[in-house]
Amino acid sequence: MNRVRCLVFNSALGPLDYRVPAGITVEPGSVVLAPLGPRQIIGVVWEAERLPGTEVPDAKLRPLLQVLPVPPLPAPLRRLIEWTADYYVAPLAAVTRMALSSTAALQGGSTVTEYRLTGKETARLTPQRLIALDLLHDQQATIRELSEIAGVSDAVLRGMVNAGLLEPVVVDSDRPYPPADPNFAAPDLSDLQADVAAKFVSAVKAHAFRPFLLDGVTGSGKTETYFEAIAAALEAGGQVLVLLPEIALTETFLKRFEARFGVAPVTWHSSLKSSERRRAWRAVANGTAQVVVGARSALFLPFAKLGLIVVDEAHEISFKQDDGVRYNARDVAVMRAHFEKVPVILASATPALESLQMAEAGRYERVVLPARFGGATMPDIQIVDLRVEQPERNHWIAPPLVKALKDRLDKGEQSLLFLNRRGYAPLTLCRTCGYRFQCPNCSAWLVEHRLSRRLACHHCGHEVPTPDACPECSEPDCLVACGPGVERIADEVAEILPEARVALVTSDTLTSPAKAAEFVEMASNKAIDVIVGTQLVTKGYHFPELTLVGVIDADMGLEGGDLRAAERTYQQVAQVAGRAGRGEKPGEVLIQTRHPEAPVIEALASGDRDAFYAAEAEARRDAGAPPFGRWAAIIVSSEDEAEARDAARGIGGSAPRLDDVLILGPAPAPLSLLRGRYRYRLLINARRSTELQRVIREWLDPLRFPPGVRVAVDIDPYSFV
DNA sequence: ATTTTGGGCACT
DNA sequence: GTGCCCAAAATT
Repeated sequence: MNRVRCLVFNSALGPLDYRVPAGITVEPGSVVLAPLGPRQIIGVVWEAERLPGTEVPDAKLRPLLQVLPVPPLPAPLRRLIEWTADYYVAPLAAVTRMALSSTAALQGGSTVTEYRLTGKETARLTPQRLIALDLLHDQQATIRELSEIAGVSDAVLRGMVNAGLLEPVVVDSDRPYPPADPNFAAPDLSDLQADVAAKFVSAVKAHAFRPFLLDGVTGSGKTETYFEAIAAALEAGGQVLVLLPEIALTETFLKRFEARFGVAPVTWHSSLKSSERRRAWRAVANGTAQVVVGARSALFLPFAKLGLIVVDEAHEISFKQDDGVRYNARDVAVMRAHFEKVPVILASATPALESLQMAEAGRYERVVLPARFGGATMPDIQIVDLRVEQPERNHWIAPPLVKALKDRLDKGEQSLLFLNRRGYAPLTLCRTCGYRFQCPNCSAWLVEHRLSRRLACHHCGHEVPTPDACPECSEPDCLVACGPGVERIADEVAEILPEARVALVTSDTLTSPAKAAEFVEMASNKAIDVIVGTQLVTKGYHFPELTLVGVIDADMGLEGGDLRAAERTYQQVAQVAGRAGRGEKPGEVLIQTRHPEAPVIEALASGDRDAFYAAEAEARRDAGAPPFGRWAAIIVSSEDEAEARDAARGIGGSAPRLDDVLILGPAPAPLSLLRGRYRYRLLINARRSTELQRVIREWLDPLRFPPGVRVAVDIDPYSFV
């Protein structure tokens, strides 16, 4: 009998065997519909092993129902899925689900009926029909679109269909994407850029696994060099995947891409509509989507003939997914390149220590772009000691920064103030009774958003209108805002510089690509004097008249005990500093801090990147932290506090005793209540040589938990929250 | 995950 | 014996 093994979309189930009925042919990777009990379930034919002794007799097998009309998942993608599940201790089914990320695509395409002129003009030609005949030459579109083009009503066109002047054509409703032209606009590269680009191009032509770390300061022209690699991949007929850390960044990227290749790339991110998602997914699978720009979820798309992967801003922590399958897209991208046998370029001005370490170990090839493109110089960096230069009460901009802002405004130059905190104030309390607004679902304060007049939780989305009176003591007008957010800084700028035009740039204000484009337009046209922004403004934008960058609070990221805190502060400040002086005028950066003596601040002040990385490497080595040691977390959560605690204690109680593995906890997780779930955490620290995943799997596999308890493993955790 | 099953228990 | 609830087992 013809039997086949399938991964079914159910994380609790292992691979199941099915009979392949006559009339159906499958191969590894085929996406199938299979019966499961009284239900139907989607599965993928897989060359999976079964535990010995669990073989199922032929008689028990049920037949597959159908093969879904999509190409089989290619072998390199299947190997990637297996690797990801194995490395991140995640169920195979959950990872496979990420590859089949468009349910609509699995049903196959839908069709639309388009119409075109038949060429016959036998029927009566009314004036309206003559207009249509004239304007619709070589057009093929739906009635609605044709009526738009010709400027006649759809009734006229339907009449023409009946009269035999127009004929229907059934086409796939997922239109093909217009082809990119690798030679659309020849780049103007510096000698340095050309050398780097040549390396990439030869790697692409060789079609072999070759990981690059493209290490270049902001403004050194990294994008132009990897665009040449993309061009080479296109010429070789291969597809390209470009990963960007945030969708908010894509707008500028799309423009640059279009200028170089003549068309926009295909985009992939979580907020695509289901029809857009289907169109993109199918085009990726059939090879017609040439270049896909996407967020981390694009990593598992079923490329038919991948030729190159680029991870831009590869150091960004948003490449780490922190729910569901907890993977790091930067690392998985390298593995995908490995399985696909293609080059991968990790581009960053401030690489992660892990990436630099890989380069030092010879695993990645480091290519450096040291100079700023077009001769722009690096900005002058100054430290503002907040203990000496104190801002006024309830203000956060210290005198030197105030002076610098005034100076730029007088000169007609732009300034940027960076504070990585959305909203007006991170905490609101009652001055009468001391009541603090807290999220009911999370252990976090509610952040006041004055623009939307709401108090919001940044973890779960809980929102309430800002009340007038204290909910505890009913005292009116007693609520005070504590601490700054970008909205408050923008108010402060308006107070210091009443005549300045201030733009607030956060994910709350740039809610759509159109708004992002509008902001870029205004800033480029000097319609903005001061930009106040979060994370969002630290990269991607290039404003020649921007000559001053102020970092409101460089210490913010250092609190909280995250092992990568110093590195992240360094990266954020270096990235935002890189916005200054990208034109002909030199830039100046003022960094406000209460800890000027902290190594990371000193490194920023001196611009000595190597010294910072060396010190950071030393600190990590001492702490047994990556890349020298390994960490993992086990997060136990439940809506019931006691249930979560008991389950976590159960895990702690059955912890293996190994010489080189240190197990901490369980303890309440830093956000001990998140989205209505109580969370406990165990941390595991081990030497790099330890088979950490095997230890964890053997530890957790025999354990059983009550239904409401979730146990998640986080390998190489980023957020220690 | 979802559905089926079966055991324990109250009620008749 | 029947109905009901809940836990455990099975799903190929």
